[in-house]
Amino acid sequence: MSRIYQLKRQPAGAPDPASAHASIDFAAELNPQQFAAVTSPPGKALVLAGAGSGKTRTLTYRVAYLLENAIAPHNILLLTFTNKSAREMLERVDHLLPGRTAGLWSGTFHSVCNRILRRHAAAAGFTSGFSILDSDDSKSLMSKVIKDNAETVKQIERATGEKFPKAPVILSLLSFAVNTRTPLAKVVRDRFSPGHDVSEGIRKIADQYDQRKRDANSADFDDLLTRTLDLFSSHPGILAEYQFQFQFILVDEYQDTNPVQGEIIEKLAGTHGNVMVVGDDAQSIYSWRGADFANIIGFPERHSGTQVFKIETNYRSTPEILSVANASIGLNTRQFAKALQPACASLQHKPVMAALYTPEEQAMFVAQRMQELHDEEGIPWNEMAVLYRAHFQSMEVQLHLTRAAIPFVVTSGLRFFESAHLKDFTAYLRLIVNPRDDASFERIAQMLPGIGAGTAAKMLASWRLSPFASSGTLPTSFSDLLASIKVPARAQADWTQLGFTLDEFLDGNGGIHPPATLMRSLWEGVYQKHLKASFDNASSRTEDVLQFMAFADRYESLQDLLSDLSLLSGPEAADSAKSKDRESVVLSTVHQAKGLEWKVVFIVWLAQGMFPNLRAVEESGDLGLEEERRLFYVAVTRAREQLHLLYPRFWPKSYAGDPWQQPSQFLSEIPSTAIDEWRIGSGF
DNA sequence: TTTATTAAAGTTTTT
DNA sequence: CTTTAATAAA
Repeated sequence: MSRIYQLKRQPAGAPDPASAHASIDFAAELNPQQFAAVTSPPGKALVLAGAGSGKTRTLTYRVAYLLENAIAPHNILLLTFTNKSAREMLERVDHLLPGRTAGLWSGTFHSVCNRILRRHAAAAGFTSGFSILDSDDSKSLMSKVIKDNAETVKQIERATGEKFPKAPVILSLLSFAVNTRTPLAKVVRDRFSPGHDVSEGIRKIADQYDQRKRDANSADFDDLLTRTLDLFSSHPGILAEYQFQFQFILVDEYQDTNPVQGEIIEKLAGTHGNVMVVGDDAQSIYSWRGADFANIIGFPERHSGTQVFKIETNYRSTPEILSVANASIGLNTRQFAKALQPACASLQHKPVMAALYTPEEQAMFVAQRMQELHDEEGIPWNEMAVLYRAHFQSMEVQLHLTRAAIPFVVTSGLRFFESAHLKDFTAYLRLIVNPRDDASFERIAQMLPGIGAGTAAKMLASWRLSPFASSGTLPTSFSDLLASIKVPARAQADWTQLGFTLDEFLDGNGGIHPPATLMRSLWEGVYQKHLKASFDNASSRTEDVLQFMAFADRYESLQDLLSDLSLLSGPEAADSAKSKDRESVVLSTVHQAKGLEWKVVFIVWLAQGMFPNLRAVEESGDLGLEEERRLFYVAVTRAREQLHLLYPRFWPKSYAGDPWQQPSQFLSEIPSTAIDEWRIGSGF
């Protein structure tokens, strides 16, 4: 039985905000509402911060305030929505208090859980090199399980007369059930098939999927959270360790946390209850991922003694932009009443609304207008953004910006390393760290000529018997290990070569070389050849791999590199991997634009059915519509000075249904006095 | 195992 | 209409 011995520490109780030794003048640098939140005494606190009200500022000053009051950095846990925002916040704290943030834990729920699981891997039922499955990996594993259960599937299809759901559908049902802590059967009934009960079949497949993840020493995104919770329940001593360590917990974007994440906070704060959650119910846009903004609304009821702080001055947008935002969000029925006050002066122009003829013309409008704003008003490219509901809506804009030679970056749907070639390349690395990673082994095998799924599975069977795969001890020679696995004659030469390349990984002291060295061996020994042989656009892919290798240079641990690859989201990874020094216009989904701001914003495709998205509304009715409206609210409040609301009247590519587009109801809901309507003449 | 042919489905957001 | 998935043949 382990025992936690509590050191007597300085009471963290309400320190004097005006204490003489403080080097930051909190009262002068914050408005009274922010100041109250920043200097609040320990305990439960809910900070309701409207869009552009200095939410990040409040949080960073709160961290600085804790540090100023002798709280050690390692006693603070800062949970954020993206790793990028965690990094930015720490940079800002570091600016206030140079060199004082070392040892502070911060990041997304997923990355913090990952960190905990790696430290206590054995207790959590892993080895510390466990692999993280991204959505592609999960999907292919799930497809395999479904294939294994072909009989059951056929039976169910016969009984119900309907198609059995495919892997992505099952995964999303499963994920929703897990994240909301709802029984799978109920989720299946509510969200998939009201007519027939297929939940038993899905349950069976889900269980096998879970087992195969465990066999492969792998975790999907949801596992990172749930298995951390499992670890906490099965090992109270470990939980106590972290409860003791994290004396102060701060949570950003609380409106988008789901029940599992809520449980993690609750567990960690169990003994001391020093939790400050910050969020805005009007910006809750992740309900499809299990987030429920009832969480934020009900926080005070769930935790007696919660202090509530409201921060309602908007420092970002002009009054004209704000009045559009307020008019729209005001139509939602489920929300906290709030009054967002503009602090910025009017610039005497209203947001612009324009109907263009086609998506092409919409894109031309964006490009032309951007060029004008850049040339005539001197607005730099990186102060302009195009926002849209779905990635495909950026296609025409990309085309016309390219044509106009306007530099831009797209926050694509794909993570940087989710492209096939980078996944191929990392499969070798993953297998070294986690020899039980079946998917990586099969991927490697199938890159060899003449080897498909069947042969790969046979090879996997003998791989599993090797001491490396079963015990995890590095072999003294990879070439010997590979030689013991039979391959078809066609693949023999490449297989032998791979063995030699892997031998170069070993540093001769029972360990492996740093990631950068491994990757160079791999690239020169194996992958360069494969890439040239199997992709027609090999040169741009080569570019990616080289960029990736440069990115990996800064890592000393292969494991850390691989974790970061899985957990850093698209734009963050791209930021670090690609050069971002060039000044560019940003193209982004509204979701990914959360927390960002620009001087000039264009929202495109504001057509009924597109934004609000038809499916979102069909799926969850009024609730869905209100979430779409919150999304629109987020989009509008990204703009500081100029806002353009656009939609195409006619969509020639619409193959089903009516190509004529109606303006989004979000446009009709705005009082006409609040906007300038531009009528577009085409210059042809 | 790979490639060719045909049929079907697709139009959301992401750690 | 375009892209992807399933199926058949080489």
